[in-house]
Amino acid sequence: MADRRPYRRESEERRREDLIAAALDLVAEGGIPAATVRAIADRAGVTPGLIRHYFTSKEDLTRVAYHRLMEQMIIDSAAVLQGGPDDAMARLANFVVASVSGPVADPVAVGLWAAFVHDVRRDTAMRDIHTANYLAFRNMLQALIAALPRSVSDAKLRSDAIACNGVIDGLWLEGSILPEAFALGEIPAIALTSVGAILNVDLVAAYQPDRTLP
Amino acid sequence: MADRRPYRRESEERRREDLIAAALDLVAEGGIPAATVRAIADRAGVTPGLIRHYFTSKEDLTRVAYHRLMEQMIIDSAAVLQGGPDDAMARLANFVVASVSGPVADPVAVGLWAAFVHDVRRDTAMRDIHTANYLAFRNMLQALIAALPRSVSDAKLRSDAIACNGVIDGLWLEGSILPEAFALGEIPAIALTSVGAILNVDLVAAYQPDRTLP
DNA sequence: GGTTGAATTACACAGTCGTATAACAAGATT
DNA sequence: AATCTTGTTATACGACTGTGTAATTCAACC
Repeated sequence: MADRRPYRRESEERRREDLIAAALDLVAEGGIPAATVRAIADRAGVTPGLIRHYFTSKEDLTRVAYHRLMEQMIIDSAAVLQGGPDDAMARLANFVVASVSGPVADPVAVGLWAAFVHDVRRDTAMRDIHTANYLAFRNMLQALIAALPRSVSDAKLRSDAIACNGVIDGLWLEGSILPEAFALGEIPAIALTSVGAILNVDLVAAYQPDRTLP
Repeated sequence: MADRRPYRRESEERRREDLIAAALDLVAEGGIPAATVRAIADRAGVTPGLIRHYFTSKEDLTRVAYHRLMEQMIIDSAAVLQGGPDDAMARLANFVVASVSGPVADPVAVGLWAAFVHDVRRDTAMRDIHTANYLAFRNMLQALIAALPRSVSDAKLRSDAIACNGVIDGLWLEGSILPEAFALGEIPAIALTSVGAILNVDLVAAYQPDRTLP
């Protein structure tokens, strides 16, 4: 008889985390079709059966993985705000640049995000996850816009946030899918200019790159 | 013996067209995984083997289908320009609105588009198709911007086109994925305002909805 | 109106899919 | 050190995947 594969018992959290990471890895590399239970288990260093021990179904794992992905993207965008300048204009400018630069703007991240779009439209639970995270991002942006030294109505503030979010998303998308179609730094520069034009402020001048990094 | 399924011989063009349409249909409904050779054949009213008679592989069919999809989206956007007003501002305004409204901005179309993003990143042939169509759209937009009564440098023209394309793409995306998150007509209005702000022209005033329709 | 060529169907094949269930073994408890 | 719990592996199952090949039948041609 062939001997059984040796194994270590791990905490539930650790195992779930590993499986989620493996699933996202595979989706990024080969799209949804590549994330099979066997491939995921293999990547996570376990056997396929274990997935059903931590997730009620593959669909369940998919939802959790998507949630994790969205969560991480927001965290990455927000990270630039911590320890940055106090000036409202500078904060917005830094946020805009961060949202269309790495690690947020990354071919892998976009591929990952796109892979789930269909499920978002089809599955209610997935759509709820998407809506919550989309609004979280937009509200973060809206708060930064509201802090600017200008006075506008609430309705205008909402429109501005949607518009700026649109530019950012669009540039994020194009810059990530076709990075070779743009010069280095071109997308962030355009993002600053156009968001500034929409809000009628000079964001280019306000931009203060992080000087604590080399 | 069970009798053989009766069939009609069709032109090559017709059969290829039917198979492409069936494939896109299925991807729209159930994502890439749903577009199996059997499902496609069934939807097109033929047997699976026929697919391999018209396409060298399933991958081949996928590429052709993606090409067709992109082609159609550009045609839909450009359609608004024909028979429209002569005024450059009005033409641009109409184009912008059309690009973020139906049938271009449609949940199904976005799901379809997103389903192919991963392949675009991975497959050279797919990326070529994407690049060509992305640039075709952007150049169309750039030509409309260039016709405006204002004088800017070529570099600025390029930046403006990328920025406007970004807003349009971003709003197209958000409005299509989460249509219920926006009021009726909100996205087109925001698109006109923000593209106008970027180009420093009043597009809202210039917008002339098609009066030949009810 | 047979004959012929090609469009179409039918079938087979080896893999892979997600899932269900039973056997095992690692580590805590006693 | 013996026992118990349960995390983990192993294996089986039916359905489905893309593809290759042979058999058929339509429609055009002479």
